[in-house]
Amino acid sequence: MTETRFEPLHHDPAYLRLAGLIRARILARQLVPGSALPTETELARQFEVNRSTVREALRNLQSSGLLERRGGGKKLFVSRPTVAAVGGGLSEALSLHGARVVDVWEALRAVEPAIASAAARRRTPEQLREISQVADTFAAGELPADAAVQCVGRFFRALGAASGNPVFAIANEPLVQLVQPGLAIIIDRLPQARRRIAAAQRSIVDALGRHDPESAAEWMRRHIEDFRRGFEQAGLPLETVVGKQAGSDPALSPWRGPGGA
Amino acid sequence: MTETRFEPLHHDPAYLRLAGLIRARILARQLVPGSALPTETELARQFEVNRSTVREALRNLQSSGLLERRGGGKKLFVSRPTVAAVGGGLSEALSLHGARVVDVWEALRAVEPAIASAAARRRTPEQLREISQVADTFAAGELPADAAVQCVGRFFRALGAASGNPVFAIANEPLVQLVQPGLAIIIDRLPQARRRIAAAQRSIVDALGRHDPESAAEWMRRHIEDFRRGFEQAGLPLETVVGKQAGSDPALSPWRGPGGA
DNA sequence: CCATCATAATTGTCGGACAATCCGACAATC
DNA sequence: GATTGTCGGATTGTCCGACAATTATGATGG
Repeated sequence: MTETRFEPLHHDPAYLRLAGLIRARILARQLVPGSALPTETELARQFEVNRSTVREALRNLQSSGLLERRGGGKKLFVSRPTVAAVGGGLSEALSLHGARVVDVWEALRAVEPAIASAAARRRTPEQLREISQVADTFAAGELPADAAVQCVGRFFRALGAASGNPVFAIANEPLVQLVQPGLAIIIDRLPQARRRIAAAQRSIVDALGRHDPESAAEWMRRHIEDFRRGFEQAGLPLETVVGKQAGSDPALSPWRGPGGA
Repeated sequence: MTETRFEPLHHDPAYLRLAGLIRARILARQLVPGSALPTETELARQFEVNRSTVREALRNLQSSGLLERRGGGKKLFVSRPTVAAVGGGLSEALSLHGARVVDVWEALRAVEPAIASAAARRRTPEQLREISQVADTFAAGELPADAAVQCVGRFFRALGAASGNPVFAIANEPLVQLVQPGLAIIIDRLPQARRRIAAAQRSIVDALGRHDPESAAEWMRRHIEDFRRGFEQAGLPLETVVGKQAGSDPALSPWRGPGGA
């Protein structure tokens, strides 16, 4: 009675298999980041496919960040995906999944104190100096709102790097990217926001300086809680979906309207 | 005297600009997930580029998970990146960045309790049943090591879904993926591991059932701590770099040796 | 040894081509 | 009426060949 189920047989097209092969080589460390890939023609010759097919495979790996072109050159180099690139992809995905400000905030609350704690334990003097300098730049205060937001982003990123944990550094990135638009609104609308942020950053930097994980985590916790209050006071509904929801940007190109003839 | 310096003015190649345009359309919700893309020929006509160029752009978006081909069909559909796909990319990136078991563990310790807490607050009865069922399957115990690890993965994933927070659900994924190989070793080498995991899962499920966030978080914390002990007792150095470090897999294809003729 | 320049190699883009196969419609069959 | 067989058009995957623009490479001269 139970009909035998067949799985739909799928042959991946050549460009996908090819991309898979090269990807496997990279992940297996047989192709190390920094080394240059053979030319397209050479790859086509070795794998016995057309250059067009090779190119489609390369585009695949390129957008995964596993290949990159260095400084206007022609050669493709094997590379590890940039934190910013991976984070960007994650941000897109989260935005499309309808992540709301409150969701991002909840994640921040879980992750950032842990990052601060780890950073307090493992930061190098150099990293401390970098973080401290970013905080000072922000505290100086004369930055336009836009730059101020960037500055806060740099603060968090520097903290992520100082945590000495690549997982934190990468997880950090999309959160920072996604919280920035909201932050811009806060800084724009709430006069006291800058002061409060500066104070929090100072406390965190102090804790880092003393190698005091608990204190760093605690201040960070308060800092994140403060964000929430900021959102509320700025009248930004926490249910807003993150990401740039462009309200019609008709200047780009074709597709006059949906379903145009 | 000071010759005016011109910046090098690098046009991005057409396939990148095209990919960017379409990507922007998707992120701006002008192309909604689920709708089909025009045919390659049509796109080529509208954007006034060659079909090959269109294809390279499509490959780019495809590997970002913004486009997908549905069930053996030919048409490309706009889609939101799968949690698994995004997580996979993240896992690759982390592996290439030299993330170690201890790094993943540290991240787990930060986020999983928060996920459990959120899940305890917001899980639906259905989600509870799903999680509970997975836990039961594991507790039944007769699974081979491989399947047992998969089962633990499903437990964490279900928890991430139940958290009602897409950010958690996605952040969860790479951690689960990366911890699984280590987990396999633990389950394989430590006889008591299965019992301890089953007990922890039961406690967590109970807390979820009672809508008790604190308890859920607390049990999860212990569960994660237990992982660490497991790693140590199983003799798996916490400094091991995560990811599959294939020890030479020379069966794949060309590239006889590094620097071949 | 280093700067300069001509030349070869490589990428980006184009045009066209063709087999495989997917899709929708229609006809035939039970 | 529902399933199955058939057919033509549309679309993708892959190939080939070509060419301009730019980059890498090697020769040349200081």
